[in-house]
Amino acid sequence: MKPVTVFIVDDHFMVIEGIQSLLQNEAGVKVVGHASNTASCLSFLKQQQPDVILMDINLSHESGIELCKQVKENYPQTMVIALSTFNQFSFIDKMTENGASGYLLKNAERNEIIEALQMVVKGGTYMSREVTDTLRVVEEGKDDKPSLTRREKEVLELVADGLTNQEIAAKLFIGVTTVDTHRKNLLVKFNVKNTASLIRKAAKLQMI
Amino acid sequence: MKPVTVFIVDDHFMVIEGIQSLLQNEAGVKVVGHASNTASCLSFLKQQQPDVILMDINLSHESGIELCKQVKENYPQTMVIALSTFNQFSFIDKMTENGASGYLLKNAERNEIIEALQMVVKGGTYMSREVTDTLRVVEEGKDDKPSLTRREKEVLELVADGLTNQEIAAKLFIGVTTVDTHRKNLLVKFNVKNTASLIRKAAKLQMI
DNA sequence: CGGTCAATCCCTAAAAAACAGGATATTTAA
DNA sequence: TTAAATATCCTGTTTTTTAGGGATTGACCG
Repeated sequence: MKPVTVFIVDDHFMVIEGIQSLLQNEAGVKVVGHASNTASCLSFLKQQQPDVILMDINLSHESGIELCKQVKENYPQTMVIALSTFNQFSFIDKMTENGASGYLLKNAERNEIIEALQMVVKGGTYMSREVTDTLRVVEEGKDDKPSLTRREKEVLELVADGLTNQEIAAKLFIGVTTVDTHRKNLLVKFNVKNTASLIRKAAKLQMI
Repeated sequence: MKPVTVFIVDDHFMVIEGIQSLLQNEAGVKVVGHASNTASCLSFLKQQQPDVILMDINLSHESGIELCKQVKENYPQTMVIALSTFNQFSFIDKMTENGASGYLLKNAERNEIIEALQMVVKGGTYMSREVTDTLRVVEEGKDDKPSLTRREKEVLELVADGLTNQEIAAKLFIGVTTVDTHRKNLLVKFNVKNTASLIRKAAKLQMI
């Protein structure tokens, strides 16, 4: 039986090393390479298509979600398992929407990784137990990065810079009322009632 | 020469495995154990004191900062190197304030880890190159922390919470105009012209 | 003692933002 | 090809903040 070929994408070298170390003595699994960014991952895939990619969700400043989408579009036969830490549950559905077949936490132990790999190569999906548990809690909970539109991001940034609506409108070549609308929408999306809490929350979520 | 003994604290099993794997063939270094939470780390230290602890900053829901403090209080001869990902620069000063001797990013490669270990056992401090780079940017970007009075701090906190002046006044049992004055003074001290930039700046300076 | 600082309060206005309730293209995704 | 999301603009009203000005009290310091 051919071993399952695995490719790792993570911007933390220690994690790559850890996974490789965990899998190196596993007969049915072979790590065929790794990458720390989008470009080098896509470049590798042009040469060779592994059975499974273990893919970190946030690659420094790139998006694992976007990468996942691209990979599945071009190489649908390659399965993707998302890797993440505890505080990124918000992205689970986005990854699955974009074709991920599983979700593993970085504190997963060896058996769990093997199990996940076997599951997805058979065409199934694997969700880390703790993920599904916590998912429920988070759903009810709060602090999720709201997804903003391009314009909303721009406006948020300028508001944080201390510009008034008039100034923002001038800078973006739009009407003051439009800026006002975007701000209203920002307040709704962040579930806050004024600028102060908006900026605080945005800062906490590292969106400005 | 005795090898440097190293203990690892991280809630991500993959990272622990990665570090162990990276260090296992290094003659001068010996990993003597690992923990994934505060309690088991402290428990280990009662039995044995390693030369260095590689300690993740955020342990699920516990605080690496707090753990660092405790460790240094009880075992000052043990050096602590903080481990973190990119987006946690805000904690650097908190770790160093609490006695950490170094700061490593999780994407550090083998050489960097070794270098950091050697540095701190000699009594020095090690800061990841990328960390110091970013620190500099942050340093430049701040016209230093304005010193606030007790009241101003309270008002700032409540403003950041999204309360209006009326609400703040009620909460602090003072007049609305007093709150207003404090806010005026905050704007002056932070050298900003409105709430948005005030909160952004305060957040950047870790004051809220 | 005199001086500074912190904290408290007051006034008047103007500017800005928040709230409410729309409308209309355009672009995107199902 | 619809339906949804996005971006744009409108008319109001109400609330809040900002920008000047000034005043009083107590505490601490040299």
